[in-house]
Amino acid sequence: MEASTAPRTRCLLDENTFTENFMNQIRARKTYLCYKVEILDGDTWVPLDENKGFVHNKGANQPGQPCHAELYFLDRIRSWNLDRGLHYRLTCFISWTPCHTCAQNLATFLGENSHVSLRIFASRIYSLPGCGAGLRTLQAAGAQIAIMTSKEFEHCWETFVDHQGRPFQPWDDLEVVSQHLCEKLQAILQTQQN
DNA sequence: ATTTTCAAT
Repeated sequence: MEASTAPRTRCLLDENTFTENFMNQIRARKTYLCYKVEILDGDTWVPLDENKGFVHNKGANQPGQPCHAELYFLDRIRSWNLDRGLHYRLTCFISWTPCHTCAQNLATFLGENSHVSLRIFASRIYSLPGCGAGLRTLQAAGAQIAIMTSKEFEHCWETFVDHQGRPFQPWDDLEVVSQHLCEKLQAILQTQQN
C-alpha cells in the first residue's frame, strides 16, 4: 500500500486571506507578498515553479522582532543562490508598496545583483513620509513598479490561492480604485521631491 | 478627491 507521502502540497493562500489582504479599497494592517521567478532562456522567460510562493510580515503583536514582508522575500531570494551567469526575473505582488527602508534594501540588492530583475505590482500605496522617495530610489535601481489591475489580481488568484477551482470574483470598485492608485503612483514616481 | 497604512488608543 502506498504511504501518503506525496510531496507536500505547494503552499497556497487561503481564499479569505487573499481577499482580506489584497482588496485595494481597504487598509489591512499586515502585508502579504506573493512572488514568482522566471529565468531567461534565449529570448523567452521560463517559469521556475519551484521558486514560487508567498511571505507576509511579522507584526509587532507577534513574538520577536517585527519584520516587513520584503525582508523575508530577500532572505528567500538569497537562499536560492541564483546563478550569477544567468538572468532571472522576479515578479512580486504585494499588498502594500514597500516602505522607505524596504525600498532602499531592495534597491541595494538590485545594485549588487545585476543578474536579477525585479517587477513589483502593488495592491495599495503605502504612503507614510519618505515612501515616495523610497519608491523612486527603487525605480532608479531598475525595478518596475506598478499597481495591480484586475489582470494581476486574477493572475494571483490563479497562481497563489487555494481557490478549489472557483474563478476569481472581483470586488466592487476594483477597477476604479486601481485606476486611481495607478494615477497616484505615476505622480509619485515622477515627482522630484518628497 | 479619496490617506494614517508591515497594529495596538
